[in-house]
Amino acid sequence: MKGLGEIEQAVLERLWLSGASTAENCREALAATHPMKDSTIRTVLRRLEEKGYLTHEVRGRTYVYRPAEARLSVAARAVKQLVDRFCGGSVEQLLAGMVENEVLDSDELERLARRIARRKEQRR
Amino acid sequence: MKGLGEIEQAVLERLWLSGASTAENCREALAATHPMKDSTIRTVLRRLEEKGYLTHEVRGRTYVYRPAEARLSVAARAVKQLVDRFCGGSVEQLLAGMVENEVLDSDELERLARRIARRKEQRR
DNA sequence: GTTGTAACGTTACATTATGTAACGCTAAAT
DNA sequence: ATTTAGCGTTACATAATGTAACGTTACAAC
Repeated sequence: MKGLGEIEQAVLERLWLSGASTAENCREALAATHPMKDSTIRTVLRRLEEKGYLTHEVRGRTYVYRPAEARLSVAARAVKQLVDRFCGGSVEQLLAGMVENEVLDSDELERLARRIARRKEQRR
Repeated sequence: MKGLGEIEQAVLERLWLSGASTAENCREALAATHPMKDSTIRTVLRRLEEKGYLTHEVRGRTYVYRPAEARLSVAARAVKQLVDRFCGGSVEQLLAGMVENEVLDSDELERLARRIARRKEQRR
């Protein structure tokens, strides 16, 4: 999936936070940083739905939007794309690059890896 | 930095592979998959340079382009953006998400982390 | 049942990014 | 003097994105 614009990004994030919102609800929440007319937020929501990021259910006569996919799931997919494009498909290269460029400390990485692995084991 | 188009991507990757190329050189290399006129590849190269992805040096009367930044460095920066936008700045969340969504196996992650850490130690 | 209004879609327009390329200029080679 | 390689300028088409005016429909209140 393609990249999102700034507003789209903001709306999606808002939905991830609140879990579900009506159009008007979104509009108010973003009014401080991104003032929009009623029809604007609607268009954005509809487009996000077309792109597969949102779903809506009808309640009464209003639409309630919610994320179609979890935040981390979208992130994971995006990273995969990065890995394929820039790292020849090798996650190791990416991680190494992150350490190299000081986005991540190598000790920290080890610690995280262990914690994640353990957490996974315990879940049985 | 923003996202790149398909052609831009291809050109940049080509440069990462060959290290350095003239415009004509690029054009020929990509001819199979992306046939372009002479002036097209030039425009793409110039734009990539404007965006900071490339540099050029003048040799004789021809420009030799080369990547301004290493492949993995760009990747690392991109991941950082992802982490900030989708994971509240937490790399751990991203990694966990990758495991959760089966982009990466947790055992594999641990192995990679160790290898990277070791490799770093040895380099002294 | 007429009027107001909340909630939605349709349509439209401006801006920007991207791909594509014709042209024209300049210096080197013939 | 003529050609040509190599480059920038300019231009145009398409798509994505932000923005919003309008029109429509159904319910609510009078």
